[in-house]
Amino acid sequence: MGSTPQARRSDTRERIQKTALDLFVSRGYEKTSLREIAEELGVTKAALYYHFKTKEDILSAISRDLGRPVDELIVWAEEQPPTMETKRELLRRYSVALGSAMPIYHILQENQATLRDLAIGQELRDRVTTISRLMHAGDLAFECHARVASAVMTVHFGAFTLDALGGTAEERREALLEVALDTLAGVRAPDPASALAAGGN
Amino acid sequence: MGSTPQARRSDTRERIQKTALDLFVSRGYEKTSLREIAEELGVTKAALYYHFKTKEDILSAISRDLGRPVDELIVWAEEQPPTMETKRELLRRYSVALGSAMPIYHILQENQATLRDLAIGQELRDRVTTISRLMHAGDLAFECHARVASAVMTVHFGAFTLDALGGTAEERREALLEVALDTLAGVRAPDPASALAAGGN
Amino acid sequence: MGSTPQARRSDTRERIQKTALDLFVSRGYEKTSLREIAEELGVTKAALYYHFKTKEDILSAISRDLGRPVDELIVWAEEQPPTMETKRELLRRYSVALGSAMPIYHILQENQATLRDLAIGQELRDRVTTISRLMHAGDLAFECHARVASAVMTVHFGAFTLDALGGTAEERREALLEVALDTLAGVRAPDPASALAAGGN
Amino acid sequence: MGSTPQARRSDTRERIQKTALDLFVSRGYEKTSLREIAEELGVTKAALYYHFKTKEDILSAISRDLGRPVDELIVWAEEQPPTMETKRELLRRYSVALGSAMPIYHILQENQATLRDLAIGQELRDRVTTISRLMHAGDLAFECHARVASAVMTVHFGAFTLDALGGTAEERREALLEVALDTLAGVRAPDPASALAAGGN
DNA sequence: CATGAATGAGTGTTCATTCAT
DNA sequence: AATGAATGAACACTCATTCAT
Repeated sequence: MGSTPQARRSDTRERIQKTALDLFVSRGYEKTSLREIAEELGVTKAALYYHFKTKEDILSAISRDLGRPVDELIVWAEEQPPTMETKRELLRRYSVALGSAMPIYHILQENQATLRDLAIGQELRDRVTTISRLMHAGDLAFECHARVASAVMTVHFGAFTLDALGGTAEERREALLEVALDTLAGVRAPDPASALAAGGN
Repeated sequence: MGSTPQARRSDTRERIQKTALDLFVSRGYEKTSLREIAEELGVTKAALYYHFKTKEDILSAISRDLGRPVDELIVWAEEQPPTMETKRELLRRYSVALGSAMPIYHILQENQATLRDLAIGQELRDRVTTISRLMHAGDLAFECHARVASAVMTVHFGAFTLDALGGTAEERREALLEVALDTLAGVRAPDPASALAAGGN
Repeated sequence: MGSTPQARRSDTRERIQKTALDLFVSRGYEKTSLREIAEELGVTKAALYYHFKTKEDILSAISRDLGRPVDELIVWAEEQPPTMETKRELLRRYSVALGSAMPIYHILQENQATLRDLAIGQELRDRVTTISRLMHAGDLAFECHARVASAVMTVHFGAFTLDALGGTAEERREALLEVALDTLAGVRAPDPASALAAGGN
Repeated sequence: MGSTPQARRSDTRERIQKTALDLFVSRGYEKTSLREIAEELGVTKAALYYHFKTKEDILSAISRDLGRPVDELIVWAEEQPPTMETKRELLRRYSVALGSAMPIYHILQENQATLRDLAIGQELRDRVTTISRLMHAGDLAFECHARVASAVMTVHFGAFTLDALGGTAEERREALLEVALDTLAGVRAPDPASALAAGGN
């Protein structure tokens, strides 16, 4: 017990990620300089470059770590039939997954212009787009697409823009999920045949 | 003493605003340098400083011009009683107002981190917050606040993140508004008395 | 008389070129930092960037200015028939031209590795290569090509590597030119017919 | 007690030299970083520092190994009387020696500016200067010095700048040596007495 | 025999801003 | 109404080198 037995070669890499994440969230990606990260950590800028190839690479590592729940969710969803029940479950799970992944989505959300031409920006956007694509899968009427979009936005944006709503984060999550599922309930199930075809893509 | 009496001294100021807006939208606020704006316009950087005090000042001017519809909407809404009917109408009008004001909201949306500590950023956020506050006014149950939030997010974020939904911008707007109003329909009317108190804040 | 009448808007650009040239020659291109150039001139690094787009651009400007005599020589030579007499005259003129252009060739000579992948490096090498090509033009026997190469190298490298030979720069130039012409004298004139064909390229 | 008794501890030192040489030749001394060398070899930078004290030390070792033929040639030449026959033979042998030593001279040639203030740079230049001094030894007329210089330059620079001349490296070497010897033939033998005096220096 | 971790000094480059003219 | 010239502060990144293990 106590003092981590085998590790401790150097936890600097993780400390960098943690510090960088905090700063990226609180000050923005572009406005956080490597100097700041280094100073906060009590190391030199060069030390950051020993552990990461570029500034973007730091964000990439963070994204890989924190984004895992959503990535796994995508894997799961792509194996399911594109039924309404799947979509409901996907929305539920997405709501939960966002809980832990929130910081990176927050960063994506607030730094879109900056991340526009960074590879990592594309990666981040892809995750969101994929969830969205899976939710819209199947042969839906235009108005139904709107309902789906509303449901997804409610869960997605609700996760990091509604601190003012009151209650705990978990209470907010549940309440918003409820509303989103309710909105989704108004969607007429797509024709299973065409749904299968579209879902296979 | 011709057609345009006092004006026409030079339309440079407006041209700057227009060019800056385009660049702020397409490349982001931070990533757009004054050099770029100047070059695109065929003037020197110093010329920009003749017309505007700072870079932020350019964005301020843009915000004032484009944000007027929403500002007027806020003035209107603050004079109304905080009934559900008012909220429905507010949502409808907000949906419309966003149509023309979209570019600045888009800029706010994609550059939040950058605008965080700029006065103009606060101004922009205030407009959104105020609309939101007006929509949430009254003594609502927690779950009802969630519905309101969902409705607002659907209209707000739907305006600049759903190009992929297909249809024309106007079709998307109407469809999303419909869904939002539907979501709002589930809200139990607040107690008028307490509503007045809360709405005054 | 005195104090340059019309100019004097700012001779900074030229002063930068002059200072940079001195430093590039004495310390090498890579080892001369923009900070050094700026400090030597009593301006900031940013001032250099007002006048030149990049560090390489400074060298480019120097090269354009100093290389003019050789460029003009090339233009002249390409209009002449590729006879031995032309080549003798070309060698004489090249010897003279090198006198003023020497500093850039010196820079090229001593910084080849650095300039290898810079556009300006290619430009500089092209000038040398072109002179060489013109001297080798025509249908010469292999041993004659060797003589030509020897003559060119004698004039070219002699210009900036033989300070130790004694005498004034002009005396050295003449003596080396004499030897080079003598070496060239051993070249059997190429068949005029094929010479014309080859020279046209 | 097999074939290689004491050696074979590790050939890393030699592998470093070989890799470094390749990179110094192809990318230049300054532009080749220790990181590159280490990566190419699959070891860490620190490993390089186990075998060599500094970056310059690597080049020194290479220079010692590859420069041996020229060093031996110098020893030989300093024991000979400074006759024209000696000089002819020296030129012949130098031409041959350059064949194997070429890479370091190539490095010297292309990185002069960089090597200017390195001890190894001086060493490298010394070898060239010494050959040159031995060739110029004796009481020659100014014009004769010019002939000697031309001959030396033809052999020296011809070795690494004339790939374009066609033929094999050996054919080029022979042809250029022939021209150089021919140029040397025009030198009037120095007064043996003064030659001895001058040659002793 | 070699590595992992880190440093300090430096690089070229960009930016918003200023001001005399 | 606008320019030409310049600044100071910052930035991401690289390098040769060191040292405990």
